[in-house]
Amino acid sequence: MDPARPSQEILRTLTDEHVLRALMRHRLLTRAELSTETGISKPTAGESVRRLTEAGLVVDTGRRTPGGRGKGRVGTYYSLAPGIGTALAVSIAPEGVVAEHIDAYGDLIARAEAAVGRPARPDDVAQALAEAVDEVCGHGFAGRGDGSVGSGAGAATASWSADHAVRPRLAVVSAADPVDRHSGRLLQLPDAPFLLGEIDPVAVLAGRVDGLVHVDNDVNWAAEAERKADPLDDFAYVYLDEGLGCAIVSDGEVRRGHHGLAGEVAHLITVGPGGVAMPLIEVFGLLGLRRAGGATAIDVDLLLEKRPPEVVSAVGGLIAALGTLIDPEVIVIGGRWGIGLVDDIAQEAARLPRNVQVRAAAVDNEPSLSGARADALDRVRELILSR
Amino acid sequence: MDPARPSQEILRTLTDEHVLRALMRHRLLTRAELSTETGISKPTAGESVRRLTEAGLVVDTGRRTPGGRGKGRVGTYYSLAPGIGTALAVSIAPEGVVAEHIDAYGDLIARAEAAVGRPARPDDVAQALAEAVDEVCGHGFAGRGDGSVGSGAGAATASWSADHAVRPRLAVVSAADPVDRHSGRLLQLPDAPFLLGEIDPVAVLAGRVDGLVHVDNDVNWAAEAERKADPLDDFAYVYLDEGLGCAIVSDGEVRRGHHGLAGEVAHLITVGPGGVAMPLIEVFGLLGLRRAGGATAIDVDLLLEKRPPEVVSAVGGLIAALGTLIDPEVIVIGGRWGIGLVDDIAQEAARLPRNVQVRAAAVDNEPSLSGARADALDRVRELILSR
DNA sequence: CCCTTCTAGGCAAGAGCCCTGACTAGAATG
DNA sequence: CATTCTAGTCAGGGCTCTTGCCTAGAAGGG
Repeated sequence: MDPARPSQEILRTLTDEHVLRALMRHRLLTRAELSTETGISKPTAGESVRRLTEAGLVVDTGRRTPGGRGKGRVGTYYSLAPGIGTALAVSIAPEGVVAEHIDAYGDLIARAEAAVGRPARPDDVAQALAEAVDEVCGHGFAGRGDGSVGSGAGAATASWSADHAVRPRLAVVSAADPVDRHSGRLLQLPDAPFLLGEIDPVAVLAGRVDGLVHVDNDVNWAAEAERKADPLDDFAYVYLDEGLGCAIVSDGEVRRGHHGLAGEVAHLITVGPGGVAMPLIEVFGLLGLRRAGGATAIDVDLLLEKRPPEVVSAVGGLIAALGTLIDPEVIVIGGRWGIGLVDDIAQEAARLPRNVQVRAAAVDNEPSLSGARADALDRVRELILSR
Repeated sequence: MDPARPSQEILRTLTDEHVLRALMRHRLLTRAELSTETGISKPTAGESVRRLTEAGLVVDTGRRTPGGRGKGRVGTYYSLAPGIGTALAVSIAPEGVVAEHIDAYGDLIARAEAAVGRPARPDDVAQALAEAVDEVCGHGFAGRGDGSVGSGAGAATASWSADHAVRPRLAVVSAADPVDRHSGRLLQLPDAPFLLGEIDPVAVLAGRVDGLVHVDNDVNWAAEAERKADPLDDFAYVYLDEGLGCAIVSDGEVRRGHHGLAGEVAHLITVGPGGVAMPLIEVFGLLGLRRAGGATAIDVDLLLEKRPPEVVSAVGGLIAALGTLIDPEVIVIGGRWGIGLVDDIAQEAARLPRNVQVRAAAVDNEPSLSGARADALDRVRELILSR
């Protein structure tokens, strides 16, 4: 039975959801405003507020002079209850760990960064992760808690400053390595650079978060962020940096594949030097562009200095494969050397039998973390609405 | 506002949907059975039946002795009204056109086939399409109309045999060429075999169908059929016949890409003879496996006779690309020479750095038409429920 | 042949949710 | 202090669903 059985409870739930959603958008509303905002009648909206207040999801804040509204009785303003739920957005990369703690409005409660030595050792990474998250949840530090923007919400958010720890209701983690879709663990793929090592973010965070921990590859989150900036339904995000990554968005959603390894393009067959068919990652080895030592990461500085045409045509093979298999509206290029070579790549793409548009990524400020943050916000809100 | 505003109408609509859905599943039900089947109380179910009967969506059939149920009062059986809506499923291939007319139960009302000469000329194809559809809609022929299976539904379906034409509420078309997602037109891609030519199924069917005409590539429909047989969420369906095709299923849906050309793999870069990188379709040209004449179709018989290893490794490149970009749970192989070489292909796939499972398609009886039919059924039902 | 038994369907009563319209509360304005 | 205007509540009514009981109507047993 797909849709739920009809019952009056459904209507009540729907009403409450509308009210909560309106409060998420506008932070502070009177019953009357709620009524016009949601299209629900005044008595019904009022009743819903009563229910939600009783359940502890909504609180009566101070009242407010109606400002420019002139005469009339003053309304009481309601907002989401302070303890209604927060979420964690975390980015794990070779450069370090960033953790952000956000509330149901998407406001930043706290942010912490923890550096990691190069090359990143898995244990160090896991420890940095734990530290950043602990700091951001108010352990050790008294939470600053005044990160909320917007005016008038003071009364509601003041109690965030309480100096005891807050447990987020979920965490969304971005990791700069392939992620197993089911376990959330980081995976070493054959021949691919393994930047962070075998760490298990779910295990680290399970004790620090009340609900689920969602882990995914950083490029997938970057694509999510890109989609917020430019809401295309079908595109590919090619990330060219120390590692090679690619996110695929079809019909408006990031598609992760069965194991979560969609877009792990290291050994896609492409055109190598001399027109020989070979896996993409081997091109960099052949051209001497991989970093020395055990790490198999690409040497970005060297690559940007030499700008070898062989690299561009190898990427052209990837673009062609994406064009034929995915049929994206555009292909977005990100990553340090990707952005550096984006014009050459676009030129190469224009020569393909099926023309594919190529452009640089629009989001350049912490794209992965932005995507994870947006997802974390969606998920807490969903969690709040669903009960 | 994502969910609808709460209102009593929602509940009533929900109830009616439940009742209709139950009747779609069981064809013949009494009010009492409807009540237990849907979980809705007897008076409410009865009221819904009254509404739906009045609206002409449900009819009172004869009654029936309760068979083995022994004593008790006899109930009156209800079913969907005969004229509630039908759908067309059509397959257009170089071998000919097949049209099927189905009702809301998924039963076949009529089926017609129309041959097309080889090579297929676009005008002939369009005419065959028109003829098959007209026949199946009861024009010219008096509809046989007795295709319905199941017992006891006689009274309800008898009026199908009326010999005047019935207009389907929608059509779903499978075409053996790339299809533009927005216009539904068949597209000639550079270097790819163009089997049917520039025909426009939407234009041909628009006057013969009351609602929308949905056109898609035959391989996508075959994948849909495969999914009904083995409901995997992530797989790829590689079709190797006169033309090369590929369908991509991610998160339980066929993904078509921006223009509808996802999986048109003719010029994916792969390993050609001598290890040279080249577009997939060129491999066949180089090996002399394309048919003579204007048509650039692959000569399947010749290929099956020679079974060149170069073809197998070229397909291996495709498998590798799918594995890396899509990350399917399995790759399903269909098409005449695909099935013929499936073991060789599986062996080749096992040698890839990321092991991908390969198997032959499970559905081998008109896979594209099956997929289109299933979709047509889903869509009429949706149409019926949504009002 | 009549009475019992059993099930389909309908009726009545009641509860819950939402709406409209009118009323009360309370503040600013002149 | 009277007016004006808006927030919030109250009363009434309509609709939908549910439970429980009753009637209709057929089969089976004495």
